[in-house]
Amino acid sequence: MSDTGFDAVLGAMADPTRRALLDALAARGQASASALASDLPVSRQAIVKHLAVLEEAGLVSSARAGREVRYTLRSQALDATARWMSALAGDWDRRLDTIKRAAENTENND
Amino acid sequence: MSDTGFDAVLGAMADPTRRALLDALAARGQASASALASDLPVSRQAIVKHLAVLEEAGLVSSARAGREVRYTLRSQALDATARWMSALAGDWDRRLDTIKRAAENTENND
DNA sequence: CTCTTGTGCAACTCTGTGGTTGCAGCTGAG
DNA sequence: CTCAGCTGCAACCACAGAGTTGCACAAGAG
Repeated sequence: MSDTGFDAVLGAMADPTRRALLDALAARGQASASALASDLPVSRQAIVKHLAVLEEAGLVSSARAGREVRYTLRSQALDATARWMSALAGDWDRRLDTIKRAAENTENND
Repeated sequence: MSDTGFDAVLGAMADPTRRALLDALAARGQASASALASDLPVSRQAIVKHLAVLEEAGLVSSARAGREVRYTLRSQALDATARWMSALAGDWDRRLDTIKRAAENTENND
């Protein structure tokens, strides 16, 4: 229940460079690893690795275009994770509320 | 804009042990580090470190109760991050749409 | 055909950090 | 007062992964 790929998204989003990469990709809309490498202060190889992680998490998708590989953002995984987090937050509230009531009851009923 | 503590939340949530810890805390509603240590297969010290990270991210709060420290879940930071992610997903969609239209225009207008 | 450019693979370094153990210091319980 | 339990600090180990460099290969441009 707590693992339909959300952990992959979380792990991917946790890295600053990766978020910057997503930003750069959002700005370009579509770009190759080499192009993105010129936006960030890291080597092309590092970019490639990050893109692999992001693709694994479903945050980007790749498509070969001639001799280069174009990467595109995929919002669905991000959106799904957002919903999951929101639901989790709600769950916490619910549980805490339940426990708080129980505590008050015990306190009163003892 | 992309950094009001969201990165801290992301970083905190990215760790499996930390998520398990949050789960355990959700189940208990409130617990000390020692108590939580009995729920997870790691030492108390590891728990303490994780709790520190979680507190730094605003996901839990601590309160001294006599000789022990009680930790409680804080849903707001999680919820805020969820909203941020959702907004980001929307932003991606918007940008991609814009770029796609531009591309079609160029294609048509050339 | 040749040159250029982008990709893919592999080996390697090094910092961050998750995890451990040990010990000292408080503080409530008896 | 004394004991037990929980916290806090510090040193230390080990692995993951972020980043690099180097080279070989594929494919459009001239």
